[in-house]
Amino acid sequence: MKREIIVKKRDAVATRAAILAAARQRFLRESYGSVGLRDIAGDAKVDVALIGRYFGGKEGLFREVVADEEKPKIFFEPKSVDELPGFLAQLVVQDADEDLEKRMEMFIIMLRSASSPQAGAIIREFVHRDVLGPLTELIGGEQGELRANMLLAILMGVGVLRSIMMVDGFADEEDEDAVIAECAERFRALFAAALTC
Amino acid sequence: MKREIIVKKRDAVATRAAILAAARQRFLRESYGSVGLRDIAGDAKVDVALIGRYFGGKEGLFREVVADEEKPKIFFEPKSVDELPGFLAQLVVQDADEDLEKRMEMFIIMLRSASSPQAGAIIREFVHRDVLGPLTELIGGEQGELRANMLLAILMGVGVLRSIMMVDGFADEEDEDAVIAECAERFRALFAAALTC
DNA sequence: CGACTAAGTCAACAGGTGTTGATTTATTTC
DNA sequence: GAAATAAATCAACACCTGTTGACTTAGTCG
Repeated sequence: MKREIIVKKRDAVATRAAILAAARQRFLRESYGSVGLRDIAGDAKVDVALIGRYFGGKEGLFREVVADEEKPKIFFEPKSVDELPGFLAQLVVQDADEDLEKRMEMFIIMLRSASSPQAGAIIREFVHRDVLGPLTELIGGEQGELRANMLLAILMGVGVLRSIMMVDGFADEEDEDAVIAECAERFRALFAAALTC
Repeated sequence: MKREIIVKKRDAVATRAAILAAARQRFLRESYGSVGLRDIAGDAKVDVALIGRYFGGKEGLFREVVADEEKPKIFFEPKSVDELPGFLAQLVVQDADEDLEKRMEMFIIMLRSASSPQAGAIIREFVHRDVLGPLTELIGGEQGELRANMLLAILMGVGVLRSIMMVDGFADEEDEDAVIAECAERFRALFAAALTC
């Protein structure tokens, strides 16, 4: 007489994944210092001690959140400089598809926790190695680094305004497709401008 | 036989100012949550309890740091849209004069603590009322709000990259004046581009 | 000088933090 | 079914946080 409902089977990889997912959602909305391990454990319906067991500690958990398995291929989809403005504009626009939305979330997570000493080190390492480096290489040329910085600055600035400062002026009407498309086009132009200095 | 050295005279306004200055420096380098009142008190060479006495608590202290007396006139110096790109470019460039540097610091402070629940509310209020509002009004027109957001996004993005993510690609050589001037010119062009969509 | 007030100090609180070890429970393996 | 192993729990640990009240000292004024 087994009860198959409610009872949670013991599955290491499942609970590990649950913790990771809960942590991701928390770090998406608050900063590293503000998020407590007990909050995460509560969301994941799991005992706090398991976090230490599975991730070694808070820092290890955060590192794993940032080092999402599908992270490396996030920003390098565009293979040529010409595709870059359009791609970044898509990334920025609010109502993008789910996949792009998830990529933008990575930026938000980094932005929120970049000022906490421990998390900051992890984030800086990631930004330099996996974002800025490849981007600079893709753009190339003597001004490649400066231009890559400009692009990333716009990207991050939009992220800050929209998700952290709660500024909603990028799609101020109801989500009419026409408005969004126009907004995207303007951002495309802005990114293109940054690339041609 | 008075000793004039070492002995600290009791001066309420002086110690208040010392606490405020120490807090400003701390909040400039770490997030609201990371900064401890005991750290601030230590820097100011003052007992922790005085913070509660003079500012009511941590939140009150932070509010006073953000609401610096010379804050309101920070971002509205340009009287016409034409001056805007040049002014913002100056603000962004690393080696600006001391006054401009201080204005940029305000952005950094806000950026670092925007994700802490309590500090976030204070910051959002300030951004909407004292920065975005006047900026939108100055730009004017139907696209005023979107353009103001774009400008602010670039400004904040640069702040994030340079002071929080520790990216130094904006003035990558030694601080040659020529390089800085060129960098400033490029940013001026970028801001101008954002204004003309 | 002596009283009064403002400024600064001290110590402790109640609550929350991440972390650790021992313990219990469930699942698998022989 | 019994033994072994992995998974999850519990309780407590030091430590640090912001805050508060009682206390002591310095400066001022009559």
